[in-house]
Amino acid sequence: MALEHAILVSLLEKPGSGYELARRFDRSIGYFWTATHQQIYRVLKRMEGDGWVEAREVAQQGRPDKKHYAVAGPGRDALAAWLHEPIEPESVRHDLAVKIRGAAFDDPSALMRQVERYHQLHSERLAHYLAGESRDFTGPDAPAHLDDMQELQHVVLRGGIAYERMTLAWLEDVLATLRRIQAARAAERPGP
Amino acid sequence: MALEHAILVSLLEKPGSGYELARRFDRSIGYFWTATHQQIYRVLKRMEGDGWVEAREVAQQGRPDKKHYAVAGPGRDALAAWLHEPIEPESVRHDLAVKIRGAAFDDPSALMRQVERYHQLHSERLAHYLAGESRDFTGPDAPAHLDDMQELQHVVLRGGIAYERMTLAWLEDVLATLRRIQAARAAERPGP
DNA sequence: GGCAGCATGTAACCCGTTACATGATTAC
DNA sequence: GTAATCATGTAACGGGTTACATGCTGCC
Repeated sequence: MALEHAILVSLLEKPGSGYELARRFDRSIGYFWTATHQQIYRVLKRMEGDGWVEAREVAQQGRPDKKHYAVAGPGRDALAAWLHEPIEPESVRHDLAVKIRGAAFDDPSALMRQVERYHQLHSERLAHYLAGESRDFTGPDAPAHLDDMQELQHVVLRGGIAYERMTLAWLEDVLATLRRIQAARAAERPGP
Repeated sequence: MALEHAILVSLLEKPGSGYELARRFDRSIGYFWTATHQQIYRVLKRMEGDGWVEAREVAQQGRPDKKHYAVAGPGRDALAAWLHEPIEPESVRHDLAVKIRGAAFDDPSALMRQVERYHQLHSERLAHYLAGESRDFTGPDAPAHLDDMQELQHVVLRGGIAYERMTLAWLEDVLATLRRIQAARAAERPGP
């Protein structure tokens, strides 16, 4: 229920078209808020109707026209009001945890392969985050002084990095546990 | 789209009524999968129609009758099939990250109070997890030998503990960052 | 000739959330 | 008496997901 607010933040950081927003939701913002272009267009239209954003049609050569959106006064107010609301504990849906507990009632080896693949995906994501951190915030090509916006983007990215590191360590714990269970079952099966 | 599977796992761990399931989704399973009683009753009815679970009416004295559910063969098969499917990267929705980046366009002090409260909530959750771990798995009253089901429950709980510790450390980082920004703004406002 | 990228949309479906409803017992 | 717990549901709404649709440009 905060796609509107995610869009407001993104448009405040940098105004742009629905298409551009959709691409950002595949990248930077997408790391902590996913949305498809269908959702974005739908919500953007409603936000325009509510006066939260203002659209300006931009003709382009060699490309279709686009609508360039920027946040309007009421949108800024709505964002401020939302920022002052209490942060609710998020409702989690963690497939993997369900699968792990489900492994007690199935052969663990299939799950182990999935966990290994998942570990690989998260290593890649961590590498991607670290590359982004170096490029934008800490590396030699990063700006010497960061403004507030960049400082806050950086602390969010640090959260993503901490999350990936924690996840990788836990996945190794999970794999070791599954391996132990598998070995114990194998030892029981053929007799002593 | 895996509430069915979460219910299957929970019923395999221990059969019970819809009401009992709803209560588990407030506690142990609820730490990684939330569901309300309305959802559970709706899905349970569908699962019964599909032959995944079997219900047995139980008359009780002094309490309303209840339907006692247990997983049937097709349900076990459905769970096994799901466990063999690849683990998809989860689609995240992290309000707090959006709010933090939004703080660049607002006074950070209101958000700081929210983050402090949020930190408090997570400390409590961590304490709760640690108490549960001691009670069920590592403490003097825990069973000396854990079966597969308990081992897997434990590794999932360790994941929750790692997540809370990581979150607490990050929230402190967030607070420090917001404080720095606030101080810098205050220093600019009244002049040198 | 075909595929990827730019750009915007409609329609249908399912799931999750919220509100409402009932009725009995036990504890304060 | 009144609040909490046990126990099961219906109904309405809104948001997210998936599929479908269009059309032009630039590259291999």
